[in-house]
Amino acid sequence: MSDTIPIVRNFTNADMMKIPRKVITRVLLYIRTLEVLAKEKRYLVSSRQLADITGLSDVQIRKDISNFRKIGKPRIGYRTGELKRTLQNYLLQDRKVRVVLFGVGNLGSAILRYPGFLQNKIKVVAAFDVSRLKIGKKIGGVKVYSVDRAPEIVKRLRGDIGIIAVPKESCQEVADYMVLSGLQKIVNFASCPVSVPAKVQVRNIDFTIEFLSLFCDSPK
Amino acid sequence: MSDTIPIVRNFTNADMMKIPRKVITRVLLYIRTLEVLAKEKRYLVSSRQLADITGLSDVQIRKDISNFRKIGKPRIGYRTGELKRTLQNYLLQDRKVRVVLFGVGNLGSAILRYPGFLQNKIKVVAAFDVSRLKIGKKIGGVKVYSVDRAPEIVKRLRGDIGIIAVPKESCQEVADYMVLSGLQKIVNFASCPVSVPAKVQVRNIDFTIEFLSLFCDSPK
DNA sequence: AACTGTGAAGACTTTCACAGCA
DNA sequence: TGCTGTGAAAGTCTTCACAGTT
Repeated sequence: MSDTIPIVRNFTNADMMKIPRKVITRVLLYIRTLEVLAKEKRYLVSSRQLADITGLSDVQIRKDISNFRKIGKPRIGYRTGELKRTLQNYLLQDRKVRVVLFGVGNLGSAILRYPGFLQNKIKVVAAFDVSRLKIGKKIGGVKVYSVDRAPEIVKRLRGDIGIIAVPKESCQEVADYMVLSGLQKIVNFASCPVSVPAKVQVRNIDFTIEFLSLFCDSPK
Repeated sequence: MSDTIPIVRNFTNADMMKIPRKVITRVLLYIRTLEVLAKEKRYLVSSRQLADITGLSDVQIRKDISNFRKIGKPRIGYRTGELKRTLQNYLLQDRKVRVVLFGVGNLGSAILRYPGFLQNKIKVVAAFDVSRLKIGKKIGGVKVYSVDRAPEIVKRLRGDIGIIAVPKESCQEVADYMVLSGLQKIVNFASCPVSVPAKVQVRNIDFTIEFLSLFCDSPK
């Protein structure tokens, strides 16, 4: 019993003071880093060490962590396993995130085969395409359906997030299918903005913009 | 002559007041959007209309644009072509960005075939891998070299940005090769932080974190 | 009336400085 | 020559309110 980590239950994101997206993103990075440390059998870590690995500042890391619970030990640091479990519990409550993919082209196939998901919290539960050649196939263990079956299948499989990985010409059409399917969160890899009802959150990832913004950003 | 757009020359990013990365990213989105509008033969656009398409606020758009030059017409808006050329000229000075790719797996191949680059400012000039099966091949018109030739080839082809698209087990090794090759800007798609000298800028894109942060982010 | 451009206010984020302790 | 947690200060980014233009 003495080793058990207390798990906080009856507690959802909605209950707690809204945590900014920026903080969430950093905390997920801490979890990633803690996984690596655990694999290296490092059981203690200080905010300074996390800072060195992630490139952030140690104070910021302590502030971020203290959003959740105060579990650091002065003079010692954090226990990696305990810290990882605590952060994960607050953000994810051991839920799996169920993703549905629209568009099984080059990028879509790469996402289906993406190894980072396997051991993690993300599961692609269905893929959709318009091509006869792809419908019915399984790629990376995920079945490909005709896109017009999306509303039925997404609801049945309880998809949380939809991914747009189609050419920009059809991305608005696909976004409309997603809204129809009841998806409230969309990651859009097409290089084109989509318009959706206000309640639907969209995260755009445009490789062109990512590369160019790094290129244009002169340091300091 | 009356139609000519004055081009500001003798002017580089380094000369002007540093423009924050956030602004750069938004301005690139405006350029993207203006391209679409131009294709639809819409020659005038107001900040309000850009706001509706991009989901940003109209004031922010006007502020961003006024970082560069004051070219809006009260009561009318902006001329799409002129605005696009102005923004592009300030950010890119019609340079092409020369990208080198490390890792020709699923994601790497998808990047080599990414259609968004073709008509744009980005050119992948070389790819590297360790696999005998891939070295010497051409994918998406880009030649694949053995990774140990990177320092020589990156310098010869004057690569601006390096992309890490290898499994996380080898990402630090690849990052070291990149530094050795003189690359100062890195986009890292591996789900693992890399450590590099301070002068090297790294932009991490971890699909797992992108998806989870959207999932955990409860709106408003 | 319909738009741009902007100083100032407000909101948000990071860093500083230090109390207190496995 | 440790380390966490935190109130306050500093810094950054966004929005407000409105002057100016056609």
